[in-house]
Amino acid sequence: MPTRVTTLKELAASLDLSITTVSRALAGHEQIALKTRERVAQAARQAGYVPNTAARTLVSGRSGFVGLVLPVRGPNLVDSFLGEFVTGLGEGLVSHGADLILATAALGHSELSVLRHVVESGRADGVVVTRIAEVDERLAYLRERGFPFVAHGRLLDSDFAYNWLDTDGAHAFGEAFDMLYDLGHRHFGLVTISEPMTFRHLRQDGLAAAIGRRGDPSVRLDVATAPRFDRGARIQAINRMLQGPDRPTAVIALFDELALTVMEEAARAGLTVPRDLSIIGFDNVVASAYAPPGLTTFDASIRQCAREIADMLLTVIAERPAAPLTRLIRPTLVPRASHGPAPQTRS
Amino acid sequence: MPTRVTTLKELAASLDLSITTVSRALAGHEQIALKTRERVAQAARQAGYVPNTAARTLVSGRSGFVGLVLPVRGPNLVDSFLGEFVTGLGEGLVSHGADLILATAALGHSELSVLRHVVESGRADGVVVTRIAEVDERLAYLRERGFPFVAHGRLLDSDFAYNWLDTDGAHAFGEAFDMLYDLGHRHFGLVTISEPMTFRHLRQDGLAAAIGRRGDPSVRLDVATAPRFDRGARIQAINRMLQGPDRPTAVIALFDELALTVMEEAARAGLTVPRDLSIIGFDNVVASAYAPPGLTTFDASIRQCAREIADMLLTVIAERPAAPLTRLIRPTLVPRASHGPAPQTRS
DNA sequence: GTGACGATTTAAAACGTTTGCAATTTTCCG
DNA sequence: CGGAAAATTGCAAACGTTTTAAATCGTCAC
Repeated sequence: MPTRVTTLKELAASLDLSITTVSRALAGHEQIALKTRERVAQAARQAGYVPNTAARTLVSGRSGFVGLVLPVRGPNLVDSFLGEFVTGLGEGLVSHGADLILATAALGHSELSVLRHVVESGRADGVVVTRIAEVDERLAYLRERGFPFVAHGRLLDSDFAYNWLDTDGAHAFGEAFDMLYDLGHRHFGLVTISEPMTFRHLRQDGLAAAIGRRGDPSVRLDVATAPRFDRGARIQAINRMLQGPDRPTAVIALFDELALTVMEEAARAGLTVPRDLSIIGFDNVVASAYAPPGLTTFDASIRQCAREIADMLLTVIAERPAAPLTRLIRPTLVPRASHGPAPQTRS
Repeated sequence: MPTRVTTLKELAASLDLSITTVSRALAGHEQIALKTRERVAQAARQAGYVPNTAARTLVSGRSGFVGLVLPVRGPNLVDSFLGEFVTGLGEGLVSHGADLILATAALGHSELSVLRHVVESGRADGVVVTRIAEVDERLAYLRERGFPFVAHGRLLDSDFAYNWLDTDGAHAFGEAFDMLYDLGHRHFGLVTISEPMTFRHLRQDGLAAAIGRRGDPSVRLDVATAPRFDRGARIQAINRMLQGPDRPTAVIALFDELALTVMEEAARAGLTVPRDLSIIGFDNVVASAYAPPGLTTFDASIRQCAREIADMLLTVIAERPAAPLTRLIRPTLVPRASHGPAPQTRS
């Protein structure tokens, strides 16, 4: 291995050039003679010179980093969301030479305070914000500060313009309804959460809109709601819905984790899926393929979305476009074996 | 929101103090009058002052970052390893005020080159290295450079001393064998991969050692090997092993992903688990709980391990201990329904 | 009132890079 | 060969912080 050269000064000395010239040569400035540029590039390569990030950041104001504040999560994460998301971000960033900073919110510190720290310490040129809440103080802060960001998810408040990418949950839920309706289902169940997340509303509204479009008064919709992380309450709510002869013949869950619980509880209640009950989820987590009989769901291709978010953010950082960048991704149906024709009416 | 003060100079001016004094006051130096320290702290807080990371890094040589080079992964990640790992790292780092840098290797760039870049650009004070290969150039590089790191996994070559944390796969595989042996199994199958990863050897050796300890010549072991990411070859190898009347009655898989494939293929071949075939995995991925009848496996508690790795690394960075830090974590058996007594002999 | 000592505070250098502007060298033309 | 223009290179400041060494202030004993 060649001797390491750590600074521009050393490299310049070894080439008998000024620091300025070497810096410019490496940056590829036209004003430096081509011959010199090549000589410098060659020397830098074989000396293993790597510019110091801190110094570069300090003077240029650009860190080459994109920040992500880790969403605070419960003890058991049952999905690979985070892994796929950071993988996708990484893939999107690397082609532009950027890297990712992951900041964690300590117990007792709000996510916002961590975000503020990341932004104001100059660690990052832009940030990605996930899991948008109905009233999201992070977005308000970022907008006020004029700091580049892209959100994964939308606000309901549409006159707050900003850059976002979202999966079209409303469309997916409409699609799910239409498919089930065409299979003869008329009595539906929706399993949802009580937290004020925007995607909840968007998906529910999509479902409601699809129901409305049919204009069929015989369609019924029961709703079961439970807090996101309270498994006990969730199971209770689901059982209440599944109980009795007048239960839905098809259940749509806000996301797979809920759908999988429905499948478990249905099995426990002696119901056969999909003969007695159709179930459709959203997210396409890995377990949904393994849980019998295989959960029909929608794939949101997190990794691909994350890659696009990275691209969008880099564009925002570089070009500061006047109009916000927005992108709505249509999730694709993954038909497996948890849905089927409505059972014969019991009347 | 109060007006933002961005630099120490501004803060100093507003307090009518020198930059030096303010810097020292914020750092809590004893030599600054207590009254002044309090006054400065108060002003900094309400002005929302956040020190610039780049400037601090440049002069102090410490970035407050820990680096992780994202392992290059196939298109379909079926586990939540990465998510749990970065979550754990984040949790471990945040209590010491450190953050995580995720660097991705671009197509065509080796993981080593990315690592070198992270190290030599001064972005990070230390790095975490995962998925140790039998001959791992990353470890050789880091050692030669004397750069702080902790590896998640061991080398086989024991006279290469360094800091590591590993899950005791050898012990787990011994435990699995003992349990199955006591259930009457004598004919075993091992499903493994062909890549030169150290954990493969450690687990296989643990199994072999446990077999040796029994000293029972009637014990047989078949081995099926396939490349890590070649699903077709894997299925072929597994079917070859499961085929014919003289097949193993118990299969131990190197990790859950393989075990889940064994379960699928067993079902396809008309075998009932665990009546006809016992299966044990390793990792406790989420899907293993959902795949019928429930995979017996070992939980390596990735998140907890990652947290400890973070702690170790911060210790290494701060104290540069002479002797390497090492830590062997014993995975816990998660007994589910994929193992049982050996079937009656077919002879 | 003076000198000295401890308690506080400050000036200035340094970290490694980028960049505006000036200096130097080369090239070209008459 | 002289001079101006063009091409190339270099000087020095700046980014915001930490830190060494030195300056200032107040206090106290004599």
